[in-house]
Formats: sequence, C-alpha cells, structure tokens
Amino acid sequence: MNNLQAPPPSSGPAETMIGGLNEPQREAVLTTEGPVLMLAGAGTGKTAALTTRLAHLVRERLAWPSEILCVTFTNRAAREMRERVGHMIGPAVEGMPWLGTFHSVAAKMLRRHAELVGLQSNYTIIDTDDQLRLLKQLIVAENVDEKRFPAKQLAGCIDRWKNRGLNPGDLDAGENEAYANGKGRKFYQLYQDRLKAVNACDFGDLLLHMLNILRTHRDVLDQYQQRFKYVMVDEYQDTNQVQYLWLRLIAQGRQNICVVGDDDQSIYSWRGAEVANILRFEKDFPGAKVIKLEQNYRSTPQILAAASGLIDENTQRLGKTLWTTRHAGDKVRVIGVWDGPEEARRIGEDIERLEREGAPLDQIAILVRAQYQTREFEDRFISIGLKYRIVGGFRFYERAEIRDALAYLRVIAQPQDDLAFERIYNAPKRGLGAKALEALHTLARRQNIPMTRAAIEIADTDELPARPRNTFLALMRDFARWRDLSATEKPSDLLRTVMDECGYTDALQAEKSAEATGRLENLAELARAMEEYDTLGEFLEHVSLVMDNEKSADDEKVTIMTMHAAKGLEFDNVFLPGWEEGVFPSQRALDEGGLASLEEERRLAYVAITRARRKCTIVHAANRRIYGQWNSSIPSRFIAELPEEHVDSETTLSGGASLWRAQWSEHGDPFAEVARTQPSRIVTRGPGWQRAAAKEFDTKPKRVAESTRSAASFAAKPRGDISVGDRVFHEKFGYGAVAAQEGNKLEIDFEHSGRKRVIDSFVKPA
DNA sequence: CATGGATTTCTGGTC
DNA sequence: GAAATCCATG
Repeated sequence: MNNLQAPPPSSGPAETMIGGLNEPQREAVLTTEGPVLMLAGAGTGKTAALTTRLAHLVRERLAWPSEILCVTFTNRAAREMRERVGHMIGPAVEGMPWLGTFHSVAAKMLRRHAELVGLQSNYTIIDTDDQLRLLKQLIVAENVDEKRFPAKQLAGCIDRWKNRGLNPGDLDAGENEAYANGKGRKFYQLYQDRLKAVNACDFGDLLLHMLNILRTHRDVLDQYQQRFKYVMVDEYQDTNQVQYLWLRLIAQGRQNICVVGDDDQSIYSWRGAEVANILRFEKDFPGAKVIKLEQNYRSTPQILAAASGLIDENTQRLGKTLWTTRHAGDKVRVIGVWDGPEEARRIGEDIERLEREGAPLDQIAILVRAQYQTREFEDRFISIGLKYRIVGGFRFYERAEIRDALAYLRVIAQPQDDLAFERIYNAPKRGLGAKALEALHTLARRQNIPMTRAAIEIADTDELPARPRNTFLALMRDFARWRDLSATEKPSDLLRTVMDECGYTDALQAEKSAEATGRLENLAELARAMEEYDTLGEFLEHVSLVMDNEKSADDEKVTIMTMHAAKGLEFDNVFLPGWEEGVFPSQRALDEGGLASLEEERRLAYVAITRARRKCTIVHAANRRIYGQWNSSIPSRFIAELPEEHVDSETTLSGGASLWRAQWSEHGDPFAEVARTQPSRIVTRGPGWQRAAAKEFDTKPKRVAESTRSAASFAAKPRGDISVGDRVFHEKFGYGAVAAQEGNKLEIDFEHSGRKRVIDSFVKPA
C-alpha cells in the first residue's frame, strides 16, 4: 500500500493520454464516481479509455493502486493493461495486485480465506485433465457405465452449475437429471468432497468458493467492499452468473463500478456468459451513466461496413453505429479454393507477397474457428519456411513430460495431491502398475489418508509383494528428501535435481529418439521458465492460471490462432480461412442450436473481421477433410451475408478443379458462369453464386438443420458411369468396389485400404 | 506387467 | 488421420 511512488507531474503521460481521447472516452475517464456502463464497439479504443481511467484514478490520488479491482477475461488482456498502465503511471503499477483475470484475482482472494471452505491456503488448482481423471474414478467407483454417461458430460454439467453459482445442494430436480438419470447432484457432491480431500479446486471453484464466502461471511465481504474503492471490468458482456454475482456483491458498497462491453462481441455463452448481464446493469446500479464509444480507430470503412452488414443480420442486439474517418481502403476479399491444402498454399503465397511488399509478419494473422485448422497452415509454413507462431493450441504446459515434471513438483509442494501422485508413481517406469495403485487406493480410502502416506504405510502390510512395496518406500524417501530440498533450493534447481534423481532424465536419454531429445529440451526449457520464481507455490499457481508459455515476441512471425483468442487484438492483415458451412458456422453450433447459437457464430465472424486494420481476406474451400474423410463443402452463409458492395470475390481454379467444375455445372454450378468467362482467375463483384448459396439458408432454426444436413447434396448429382457394385480405381486407395452412392459421394470397399468415403470425381471405372 | 495391434473416438472456443 | 483406448499376447 505504501509502495506508491510520487505521482508524475501534471503534464505527465496520463495527462497527455487524456488529451488524446475523444469526447465519450474522456467522459468515461473522468466519471470516476458512481456506476458507469461503457458500450464500446470493436476498435473504439475501450482499452485506451479503461487504462487511462485507471491511471487517472491513481494519478489524482483517488485511490492507491492496491485499492482498485480491475478484472479481465484473458491473461493477454490483463498483461496488456498492466503494460499500458505502467507506461502512464510508472512503477506504481507494480502495486496493483488486483489487476488480473477473474480467475487469478479470485485465486488470490481464496488463498486468504481458504479455510472458510475447508481448504488450505496452498490448495492446488487442477486443470481439465485432472478433473476428468478424478471424475472417471468416481464414476467407475459408483458402478456407473462410463460409456453411457461419459465423464466429459459430467464435467460439462458441473462446469455449468458452477458458472451459474449453484452448489450441489442448490440443484433442482431437473438439473439433477442432467447426468446419469438423476445422479447429477450425487456426483457433484462426491466430486467436491474428493477435491476437498486432496486440497484442490478446479477453475469454476475459484469463483464459486469466493462467492460462497462473500455470501456467508459478512466480515469478509465488508473487508473487500471497503478495500476496493473502484472496480473496473473489461469485456463485461462475457461475464457469467458467478462472476456477475461476485462483482455485484463487491461493488454494491461504494457503487464505483465501471464496466466495458459490447453485446456484438459476446462469444462465450457456451461457458455460461450472459449478455443479459450487460442489459441489466442499469437496473442493478441505478443511475448508471451510459457512455457509448462508436468511433472506430482501427479498420478501414470497407472492412467496417462489411462487418456491420454482417452483424446486422442478428436480430437480438442493442444496435449501434460504428463510424470512422479513415480512408476507404480495400474491400474485403473472398477467395474460393479447391481444398484445405490449397487454402494453406494460397494464404502462404499471399503472406509472402505481403512480406515482399514490406509488411511486418507480426502484423499478419490467420484466425481460425477451431484449433484443428491450424495444422494445415503449420505443415505448409514449415515447408516454405515461413515464420509462424501458434497461440494457444497444443500448449507447452500440456505436453506429457511437462505435466509429469509439474506433477512431481505438485507432490512435493502438497503431498495430499493424489492426482499428481497418480500421474507419476510409475513415470519413469518403476515396475508399478494398476495392481500396485489399486492396493494403494484401497488403503488410502479405508484410512482416509493421502496416497503418498499410504505408499509409506503399505510397506508394513502384506497387501503387495515385496518388490513394489520397496519401490514405493524408496520413492517416498526420495520425495521426503526433495521436500527438504525445496525449502532451500530455487524452484528451477529443484526441478533439475528431481528430474535427474527420479530417473526421468535417464529414461529419456536412454530412448535416443528425436522425440525424446525434444522432451529433454522441453524440460530444460521448463526449468529455465522457472528461474524467475522464488517459491514453488508461486510458480505452480502461475502455471495453472496462465497456461501459455508466451515467449516474449522475439522476432517477427505470422500469428495463427482461434478467433476467440483474437478478441481484443488487431492486425494490419487478417486471413480468415475455413468459411464453410459446418466449419464456420460450426456444425455443433448449428446442431445444438437454434437461432441463439447461430447468432453467436455470427458475432464471432464479426469479431474476426473487425480484427483487421487494413486488409481482410476470407477463404473457403470446396473440399475439406474432416476426421480424415473428404467432404465437399459449400461457402459459409456468412459470406453471402456480407454486403456485396464491400466485397471482392475471387475464385482460383487450378489442379483438379476442372473435374469439380464440370460436375457442378451440370447442376447449375454457381461457379460455372464466372469460370467460363475467364478460365484461371476470376474477379467478380456479381452476387451470382453468393446469392445462390444464400438461398439455401434461412435463419429459422428448423430449416437450418435441414439445409446443413444436405450440404453434400447441394449440386451433387451422381456420376452416370458408376453405380453400386462397380469396381473402380482410386489414385491413392487403389482398387475397390462401390458399396454406396449418395449424390457425388461414394463409399467404397477398397481391397487394401478398407472402406473409405470419396468424391466420385476421384475414381474411375476399373 | 509391458507390448503391440485393433478399434474407436475426436475437433468449438477459455480460465 | 492421429490419438486414445481396448484387448490379446508375451
């Protein structure tokens, strides 16, 4: 609290910043007292407003940095905010312990009050992996068929309940039915009990536990209401029920709460976010000042207009008009390609061209709907030597060896952590297997002790043969030694020692495969990443809350990431591949549902397009492999929804495309007309095929299901020269017999490759 | 108890 | 098509 440095002189950076703001932004900064709702469209400088506001509060001495609660959704946003505030107020930002994600702030609070919910303050935060393993155990122990009622489903239920602030006792009959015919509550309770027993909690618990504490302990609530003179919330449209209740409790006292949000960018309803929270803000905080930010500083008018036209298709929105004074710029490009690999090739070429024109690679991003789409680009970019960086994705901390290493550290830090122990009791291989673990489990359960303890006590029994018994004992002696070491050694050194002494390093070295070498490097990298932490606990908390191992943006690279992860970011050039029905909007969204989830997909499209400052390129492929099967696909309905006057369409027809074209033209192929006018590359503004594709759709949910199911039958006329039973030849799979024919798709029993689904233009009669 | 082969599942996004 | 899981064998 006393570590605030003298404020900068009044002509300091913060003043300058305020001068650079527009009128509504300035109003948001200067309205420090009372509730404020900032409705800020994409690219309207809400982060600037928010950070300046924060700096202003500190500069004007309205609050100490430690008296401001400022929550964001992503680590990235928190980091950015910290950085920007740091530029304005200097080192005082170091004294901002309550600037962070909802989860990290809640975790910090919970450490102080853990005992109120039956935890110790060094509790472990488990990830989804541990969560699933634990649930699986419970399900098996209760003799429920895990096949029929997957642990994943239960995890989903529990997550939803927690997001809504429901404890096991709060579930009504309907919720209880949600898993295994009325065992929802029971499993939820069992799970919570088990977590408590191993002194752990999951992500949802961080918030729910804190909410429970604030609800039942008036003194604690008072304490936080007193402490936080100002509360600020980024991306308010993405708050879920618990977050909302938690915030409301804390801010209710002083009413100095400022939230920023945009209903058009609400893309997290699947994890419980409720746009309604933003709509009822004025009710919860009467007299709230509503400030709209509508001037967009980011994108060109063309991009803005395309995005606005698209989002206009949504029925449920507050509605706002973004405007800009920037120069027109290029229209949004829509490119049709043959298949996934061509898509990657094409985008790769475009990026190389941009690079030659002098565009910095870190100002180029490829935003995908789903993680699996990153692969195609990774493959391609490796082969052409284009530097890229995948954000999120297969994360560093999710690799097996890293998780193993972390499990060792967890057991050292917290011997009650059965989950971690189960992960490494036989890694590296020590000759302990399922039998040994089971014996340990039984003993631990019966005596109600952690497994590490049971591993020692089992030595005095005949529950196990001598060999595994001694192995356990030896392992526990090692752990005891490491535990002592952890008091003196730096975490990074401790890790190195442990990995060497437990035989993990040796086992990898013995492998001698390229993969093993990589794993050793990863472990070394982990140790290096740990250097900056002084205590083990500190590091472990960092790991569980900040899963990304963001290497400081060293050199220029193209960024590949999901649209979700891209929210809040901006790039000069944005590529949006995979705009096909079933990919984007995703099939799951269409199936599960209704207008609401389609509209969320559309908001996601809006978010994606508005990331672009200068150029936005949308790509769709006619064929795509899904689960290793080739499927023909049709352009996303979102493409048809872009206002045509802001779009340039282009189709590359190369390679096997002639077959494709021939086939489509029979059926009024939408591409055929443009294809005839100019054989290889066509630029057309005509609505032609766009509208043709659009006609297939209707935003009414009922028809959505119908039209997408028939994606394949769109223009799919069977080939006349092939029918069921025929013997055919395929370039890749060899000879086979046609087992089924549906439109242009064939199912073929290949003599060597088994049954495959292929497009008929890929085979010829044998 | 490890191993290898067959089978099946998976790919919606985050902390 | 890859990864996880299952199951039979050594």
